[in-house]
Amino acid sequence: MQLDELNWAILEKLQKNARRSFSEIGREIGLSSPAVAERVKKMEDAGVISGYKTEVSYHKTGHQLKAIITLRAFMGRLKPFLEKVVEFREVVNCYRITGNENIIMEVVLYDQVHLTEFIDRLITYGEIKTHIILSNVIEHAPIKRRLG
Amino acid sequence: MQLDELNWAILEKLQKNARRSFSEIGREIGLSSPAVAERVKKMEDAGVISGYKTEVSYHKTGHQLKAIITLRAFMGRLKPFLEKVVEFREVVNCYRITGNENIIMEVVLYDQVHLTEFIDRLITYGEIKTHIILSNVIEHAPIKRRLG
DNA sequence: TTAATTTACCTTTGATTTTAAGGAATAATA
DNA sequence: TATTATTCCTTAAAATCAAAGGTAAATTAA
Repeated sequence: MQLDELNWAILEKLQKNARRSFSEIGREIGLSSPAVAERVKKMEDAGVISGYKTEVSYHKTGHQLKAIITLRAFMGRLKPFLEKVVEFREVVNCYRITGNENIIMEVVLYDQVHLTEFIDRLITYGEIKTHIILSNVIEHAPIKRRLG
Repeated sequence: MQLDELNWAILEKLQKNARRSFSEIGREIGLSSPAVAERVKKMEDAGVISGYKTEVSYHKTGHQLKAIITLRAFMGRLKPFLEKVVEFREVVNCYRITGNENIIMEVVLYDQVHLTEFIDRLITYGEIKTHIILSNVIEHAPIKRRLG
């Protein structure tokens, strides 16, 4: 579907705060709330908007560690991994990627004991590399419209 | 702050859909809507809930590529990078990490020309590695309570 | 132990928002 | 040109939210 200036304005506001009301957004961009609601509905139906998510601070839930883990799967072990990974409660993101590694994951862990235990579960599937996340430079920035 | 069963139930629902109404959530977990609102407010104030984000399909916005790029900064180039990266519209996530690389980024790009142009902007800061994302195995899964 | 305080939740109420319907103006299509 | 779609409006009903005041249970202090 085509995204005009108004749709981009709506997307920008909703990406920053998914709970903004349609009335408030409408007031800011010069539309009535039903008009905003209709546009949002269409973007949902078209798959432009794929969901609304609440960000939870892993640190405040008692998780001390967040890590990026890559996996280079052993011969014939990628498929078993893909079936199993959906059960891993620690994994918040998991992508298949090109390059030397097949998989990259973002995981949330209670402590180093937990990390160790999690790594032990992974090493049967392939060679892994672990990177502890030290800080967020940019967190969930909105997707932006092309300039010009 | 302490997260009891009810708070976890609220978090679980809001992580899946940030636009659920307090009334609906309340009905499902056996609380009134003001009670849910009060709990959510407290979790916001305590920083447990750090934001509400709308997920936009990069593919539907005309972006053909999503990639993971790591950066191993040259001597004295990390700080300049950290100051500059916030201006890069392509970057949706950026973390400082331990290990051989200093930075890992998630970027959204229009096409391979765009990717090339973006890499050219990065290589002044350090050595980079690019991994194209082929598919999502797990996308923004909720943070879960410890079992037991 | 009792008294005071805090906490969590309730109900009620008024303001706001959402949702649905019907209609007008504009743009696109036949 | 006539028809059809699209976009947005207004209106009104239904739902939700936000604020206030009150209750009961748990916690803390005396």
